[in-house]
Amino acid sequence: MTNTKLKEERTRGYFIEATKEILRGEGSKALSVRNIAERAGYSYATLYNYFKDQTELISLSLLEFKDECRDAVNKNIRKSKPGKTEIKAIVHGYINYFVQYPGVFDLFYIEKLASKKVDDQVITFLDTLCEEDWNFLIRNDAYSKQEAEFKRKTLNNATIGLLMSYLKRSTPSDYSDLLKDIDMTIDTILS
Amino acid sequence: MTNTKLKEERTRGYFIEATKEILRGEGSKALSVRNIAERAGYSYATLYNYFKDQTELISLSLLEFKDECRDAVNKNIRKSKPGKTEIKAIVHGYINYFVQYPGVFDLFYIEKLASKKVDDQVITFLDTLCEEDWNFLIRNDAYSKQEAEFKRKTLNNATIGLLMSYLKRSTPSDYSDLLKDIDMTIDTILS
DNA sequence: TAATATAATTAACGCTGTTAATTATATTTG
DNA sequence: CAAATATAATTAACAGCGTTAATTATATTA
Repeated sequence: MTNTKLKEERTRGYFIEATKEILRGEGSKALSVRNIAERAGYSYATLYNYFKDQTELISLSLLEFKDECRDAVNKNIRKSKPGKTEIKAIVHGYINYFVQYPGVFDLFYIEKLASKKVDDQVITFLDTLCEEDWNFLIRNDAYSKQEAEFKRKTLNNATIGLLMSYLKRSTPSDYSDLLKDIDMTIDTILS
Repeated sequence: MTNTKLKEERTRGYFIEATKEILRGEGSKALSVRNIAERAGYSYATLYNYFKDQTELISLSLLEFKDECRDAVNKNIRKSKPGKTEIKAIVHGYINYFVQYPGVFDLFYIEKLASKKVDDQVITFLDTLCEEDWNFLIRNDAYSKQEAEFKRKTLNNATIGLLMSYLKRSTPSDYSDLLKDIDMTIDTILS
């Protein structure tokens, strides 16, 4: 990489990092071009010399958040065994991540995104994290292939629905109740 | 009601109706104080002589949409018998309403609302519509009280999650696939 | 008809995203 | 090293947003 390109990449990094900080902290509601630029140490118009528009910056942040979320979840499940127990641990970690960063939840599931491709990746992300465990359960004849597919989709949607309910409508009102509800949901679906 | 109060109520009605029209049509993204006022036939500042701010207007619209949604669902289930079949019909009607008016879905589940009280009413609305059927199933020993409570919550969350996936992330991409998914969801949960 | 009360309006403020024109800083050339 | 060029960063501007205060138009009462 040439020296010029390196500097360019660094500057881009400052803007992306600033965007992520705001999204993690105050959330997407507080995000603005001027806000990002100030935190990155540049004028607001400079942003447009490095990015097409604000949505490009948001999309790039989203991709990095996906990795961070996966890492956070993986740290929690290092010790658990494949199968239902691990699915539970993954869902717990997933919920925990978004409770910590509600602004990232908005990004994942609510804000209008750039491409259909990113949409698909995001909406099935929790399910992707559980993939190995579902295959394990099928291999061990806990569920048929079709049964597993149904339960996967249902668990994915129910978890997102519950998270939305908790983050956007404060229902349930306590975190401990949220944990009870998610356990109840998993048990009901995995019956 | 005095003559003055009557006129005042009518004017308020024009603003509310204008708000609802925009939300039903272009959606909450296109909503603006100037947009509402123009459609109502007034200047934008006149709105503030009748409402505290834009969120009051949105909350009032939400309450009316709740009634409209209930009516739309009830029309679809006039003929069905209580129990699982009717729950299916109610969920179908519910989904159908929001597919028709995606902007109203945003209002119900995403936009920041005024009060916690409205939040609670909205987030359990689908579940409320199914209340009689769940009681019927408990009375007929299809489910225990606790079983029913778990399944109720799970169905509610899974339906909202699926709707969000469809409306905000275009997944599934076709309406027919959405119907297949919701049937699959109901069957999986009601097992 | 004149005075008063009420309704509706325009002007203004500080935000927002984005573009064009301008200034400051590096880099290359003579 | 100085001058010319290329690149980076900035300010100014536009049209939109929600909201408030001051002002004008309209209706009601004396």
